[in-house]
Amino acid sequence: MDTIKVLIADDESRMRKLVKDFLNKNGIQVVEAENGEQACDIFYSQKDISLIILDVMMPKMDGWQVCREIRSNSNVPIIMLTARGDEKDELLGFELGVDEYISKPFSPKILVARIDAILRRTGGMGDETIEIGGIKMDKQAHEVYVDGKLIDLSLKEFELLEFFIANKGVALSRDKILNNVWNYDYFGDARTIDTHVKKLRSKMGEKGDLIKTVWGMGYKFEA
Amino acid sequence: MDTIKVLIADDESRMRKLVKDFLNKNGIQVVEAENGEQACDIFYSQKDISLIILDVMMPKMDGWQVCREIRSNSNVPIIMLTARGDEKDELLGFELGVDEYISKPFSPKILVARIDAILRRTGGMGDETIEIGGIKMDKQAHEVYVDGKLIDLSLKEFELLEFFIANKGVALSRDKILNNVWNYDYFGDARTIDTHVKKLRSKMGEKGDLIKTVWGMGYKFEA
DNA sequence: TTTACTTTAAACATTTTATTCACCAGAATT
DNA sequence: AATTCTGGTGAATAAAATGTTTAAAGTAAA
Repeated sequence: MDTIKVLIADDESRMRKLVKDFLNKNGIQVVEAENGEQACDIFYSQKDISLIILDVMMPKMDGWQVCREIRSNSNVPIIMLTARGDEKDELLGFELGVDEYISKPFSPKILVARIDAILRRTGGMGDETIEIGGIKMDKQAHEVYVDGKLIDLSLKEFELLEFFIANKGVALSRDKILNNVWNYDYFGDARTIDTHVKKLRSKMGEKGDLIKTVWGMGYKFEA
Repeated sequence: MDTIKVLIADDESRMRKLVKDFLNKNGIQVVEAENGEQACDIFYSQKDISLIILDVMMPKMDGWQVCREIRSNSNVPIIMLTARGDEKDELLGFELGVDEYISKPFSPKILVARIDAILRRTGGMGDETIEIGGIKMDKQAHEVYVDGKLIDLSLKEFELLEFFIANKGVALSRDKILNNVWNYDYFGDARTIDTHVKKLRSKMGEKGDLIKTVWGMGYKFEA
């Protein structure tokens, strides 16, 4: 994970500063918007926003409007900030594709934890290029190079490798892999993973060894 | 916080689905059981359940029975779902070690909030790195280092050492070890443990001495 | 529809791990 | 000291998990 850029949209400058300072401390870059319209502008002009934090109550466009607008063009993760205890709002939010919901007042620690969780589960920050241990993965082009040579991967193989790389050094159970790479409602054979791992390994040539078997557990990517 | 896995036990599939869908949206993995017996089975066979949600009314074993059974072997957080307003039940529940009590009907939001709160206060799900007496155990990577040197452990050996370390300074009977490291339905020879202890000790080299024999009793890990 | 490809599943081979057992050594008991 | 337990050990066996191959089922493109 490289630098992450987060857009915070809130009309209260105090709140923006609070969030910004804390995120900065955690190595996260922050861009500010003081109303909904500005938030949209910034998001569309800067192409590398990894995540958006939206206050519900804002001038010009409120959080819901911004959310709807951006969702029609992008799947960027969105966190909504709201006053405590409005459940019907929350349901509306999930329908609109809000990823997380944090009610004010919140602790900055929670915010960072949620951001981390979201970025991890949405596979990092989307469109970027990662290079690790001789493996270069260009997510935009959907291409993978091993030692500079392009290899041809199927979709599942690509996603699997992507998940491995995102969790490098972590032993992953088959269940965990299924739940993250496959849809959560997939109830097929976990051994299917083995087949994909085998093909991935062979397509990766020597570098296939980077995918280790963790006996009785699952697999692990190690560079 | 890594991925959290929650077990939901309820005989109504509608209820299970409701909870599952909502938790999934919040990045929480869900495993379902449709009666008490199955809940126990799943909990003991899957070793990484972070929290259990039990309906009181279930076929085979009701929520109280499941709670009692699991509490005799584990401190996993338990949330009990019950019909509104039965106070005497609630008292019983806390005696049995129930962590939270939610009466139906409840809002999904409440459920997630309670889960978050419980996991936060019980210190999450223990995916961490522990270092003690020259033994470093990285649970994420599933690796163990002795005096800085990586040693290769089998799954059982790893789990056994994990249990020893978690109970450092406590003399553990073979029965207790079996009940915690092995599946609850294991009825084999308790001497099996001796074999694993032997291999563990030898793989740990000098540091094998940290696993003491408590004569007529069992074993004890002491740093 | 045909074709090419991907994904999944099933069957079998191989490897690794878990368990049992027999035997020995040392501790506790008499 | 003799006897009886209890734990240590190493080899044999059983069980479990993974690797590999092949084929069927599913998809998307031509």
